Amino acid sequence: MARKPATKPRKSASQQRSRATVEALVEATARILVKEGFDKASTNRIAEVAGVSVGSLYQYFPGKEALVAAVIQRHQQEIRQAVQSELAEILALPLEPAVRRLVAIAVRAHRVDPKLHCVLAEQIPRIGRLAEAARFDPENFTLFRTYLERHREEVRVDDLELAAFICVTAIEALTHNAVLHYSKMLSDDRMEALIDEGARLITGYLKD
Amino acid sequence: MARKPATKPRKSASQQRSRATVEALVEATARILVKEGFDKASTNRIAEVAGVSVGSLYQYFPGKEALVAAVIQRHQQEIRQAVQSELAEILALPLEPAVRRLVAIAVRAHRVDPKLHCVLAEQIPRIGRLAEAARFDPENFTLFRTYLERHREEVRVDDLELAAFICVTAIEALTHNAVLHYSKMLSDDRMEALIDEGARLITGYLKD
DNA sequence: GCAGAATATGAGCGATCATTCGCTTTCGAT
DNA sequence: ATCGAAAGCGAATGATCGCTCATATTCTGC
Repeated sequence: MARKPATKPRKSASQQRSRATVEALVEATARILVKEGFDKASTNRIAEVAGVSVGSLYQYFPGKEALVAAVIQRHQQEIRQAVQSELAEILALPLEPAVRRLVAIAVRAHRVDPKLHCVLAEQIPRIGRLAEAARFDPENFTLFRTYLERHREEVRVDDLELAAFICVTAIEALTHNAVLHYSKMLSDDRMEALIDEGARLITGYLKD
Repeated sequence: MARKPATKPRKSASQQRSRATVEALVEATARILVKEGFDKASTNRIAEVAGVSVGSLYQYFPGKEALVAAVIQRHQQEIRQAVQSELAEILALPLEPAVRRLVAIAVRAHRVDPKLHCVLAEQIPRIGRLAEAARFDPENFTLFRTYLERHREEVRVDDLELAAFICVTAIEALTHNAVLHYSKMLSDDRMEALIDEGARLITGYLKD
């Protein structure tokens, strides 16, 4: 039975010393990903930067993929923590303020750790085990779909599925591009303008 | 003086035999990229698939990057050929038909060789020499910007730069996502619906 | 303070990669 | 038919990678 390389920790750390080792490894992986890119993140290099031996690395992670997966999970959790509190109340809001808040949230999510987000979004191979781990969309898509269903009356579209696809794709791309490739936009009032225009794009499409 | 790995052919082929070799190498690179991904595209493997020795490969290409760059160039040229004839007349069209044609063109561009386009967009490392080569946006952005300037009167936006950024980003992301991740959308009338909705998204934003 | 479990080490193995170079084959002009 | 140039070849080199394992160190419960 051919065993594929797993993505989960090989064993869990019980002492505080080993927990520190694990933390150092994940942190080192993130630092290398941001500063030198995915290719340069070899297990040897990660261990070196973490100030730990390769052997120790393999005690807790079955391979490079698992390290990267851990970084992705940590990043996603940071984003969720910075965002999740607002989601519930948005569902009850009318269209325009809801959309504006959603766009603002998307921008904020992208600003948690922009460089890391960039690497995760653009350099992580989209094949193999990491393909799904690096993809956030489903969550956002479902959320937006739910909102549209609950506010079906206020909205001027037939195909909610298609509409959700269009809105989520547009918002995601807008914030992603803005944060990652035009980060000058983000300082001061330029960001406000971006949020305004993004919100106008979506509301204009939904209520016409 | 440290020489960085170039992206240009080492020497140009003069006989037809060698031109066939070069063609076979580029074709093999594209095939491997599509079927097995960027990682598996090693120089040895490319030469093998092309039915050519590694030595010959290095006669015409200084390295792997140059091969991939050649594939990108070829793909971009194919897209341009399938599209460029229409661009001139669009500039003279009024807003709604112009936007609709632009969206339709974007979809068509993404359908020239979807799988290759997917690999080029999502698997090619965004660092190093290939970063810029794989990016089409500037061209589209400039084109759209030009259109907005000429039709400044018909449009309800102040910041043309920002508006162009938003429109191009949205269209690009929409077609990209649709073609690459929901290709079922593309058959039959679903694609028409996508084009309609995409056009409505943009025109709704521009004229409100 | 002691035993055993947990943790850490790093040289080294085998695989793979990009790249080179001495050599052979083929082409084109005479 | 001949010869120099162009094209092609592929074993070999050295670098790098992921990963293992025999060994050494540290911690924890008693």
